[in-house]
Amino acid sequence: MNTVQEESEPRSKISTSTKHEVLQDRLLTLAEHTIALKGLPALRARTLAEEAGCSVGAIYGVFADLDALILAVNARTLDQFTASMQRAEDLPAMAGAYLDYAAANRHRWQALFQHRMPDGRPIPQSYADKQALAFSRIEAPLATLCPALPHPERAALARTLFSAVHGVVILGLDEKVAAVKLPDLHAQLRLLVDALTRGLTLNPRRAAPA
Amino acid sequence: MNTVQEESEPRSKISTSTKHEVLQDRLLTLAEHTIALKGLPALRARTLAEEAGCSVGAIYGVFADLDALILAVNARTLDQFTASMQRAEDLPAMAGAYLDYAAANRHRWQALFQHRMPDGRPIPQSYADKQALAFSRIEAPLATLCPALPHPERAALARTLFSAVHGVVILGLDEKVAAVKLPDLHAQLRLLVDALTRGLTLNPRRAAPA
DNA sequence: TCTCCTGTATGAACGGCGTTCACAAAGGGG
DNA sequence: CCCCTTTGTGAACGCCGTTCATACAGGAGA
Repeated sequence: MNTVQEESEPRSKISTSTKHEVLQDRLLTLAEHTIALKGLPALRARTLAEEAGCSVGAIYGVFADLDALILAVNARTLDQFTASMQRAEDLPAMAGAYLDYAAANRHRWQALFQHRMPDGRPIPQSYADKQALAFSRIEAPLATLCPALPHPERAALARTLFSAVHGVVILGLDEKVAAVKLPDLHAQLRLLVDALTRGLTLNPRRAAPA
Repeated sequence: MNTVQEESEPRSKISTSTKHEVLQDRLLTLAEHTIALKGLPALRARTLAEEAGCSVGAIYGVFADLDALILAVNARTLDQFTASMQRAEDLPAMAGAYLDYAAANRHRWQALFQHRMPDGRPIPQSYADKQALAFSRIEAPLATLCPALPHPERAALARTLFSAVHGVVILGLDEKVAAVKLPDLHAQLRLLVDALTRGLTLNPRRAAPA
């Protein structure tokens, strides 16, 4: 059972620290793979240890518990997700990019929302920051849409638009509610964003008569 | 450990069937209570059996497994939810009613979306029917909004609007993403629905230049 | 080189979960 | 009154995440 195939720098004192990081990275990558392939519920401590060629206990020398590992995977997913939205600059493109990422990485993306903290433990700050970053990316196109809107209300509106698109994507991809074909979902998102754009351009503040 | 307090009709052959149904109803009600109070993850077979004053095995004489029980609770929730949306007739009122129900019955409502079928077992038809009924309620106000839209496209749009509102509610109530105050959520929903209404009234089919 | 000695890896063990099943109890029909 | 079917029981099973006494490895000092 030789677990470690190669050690880059066995000499010097940092080798222990390096072994630590090597195992950490390996566990992260394997967990990422499992979640991407079979979904978050398929992640098991024993299976992961066997895949990594280490003991179950070794996992807990690197991560506090499986939740910490899942959070680390989700953080990577958030990074990857934000990066894949980088190209989109207007709202329709962003909605399309959101859907495309979610559809292409269904399990990884679902894991972001499936996972709950045990008890009522708060999420780490770095994770919350990544989430806020994803939200804030929508504020830019909103600024050109409604230049008159002050910042806090624009941030709230950005979160609302994000949430609306999120709803269409999460229910559309969820086969429990109603699995919809990907092109149809794109069309529906387009419809939604276009209507919203038109409605917001007309008058950002209330205008409906009844 | 006398579990049954009273038996309405102990005589005649239907008494066994009645005992069956009495236990079934009691388990359902207790499970409902637990989910409403502590959330879906707090539902445990042993705890439920103790509360119901029966053995763990008795549960499996009434329900195939805990998933069947959860599905039964969720079906009741769907009924209750649809009933509470009955009064709302236009889109803003419906969105508000949706938010109000979800906020007032957070755990029950979250259970509708938290629960996943094990393996890839399909959901029962009756459950899918109840879901479709919830969707179809939005089609009526849509008909007055876009009378020109043919039926299949109107149904798709109804699902999209439902999903958009759902997204705002589920992310707004989720403290993991961003807990928002209830009045602010109502205001945001109002903003969203008003903008959508205006945008759809203008031109249901695409009109945006760029 | 031999000997500590310290810090880490190990995997059997623990408590808890959903689910099952050999067995006991009960209740109507001959 | 007895039998036989039908139902209820709870210890046991397998799997889960997590822990901890123990074995081990590997550098420092003699």
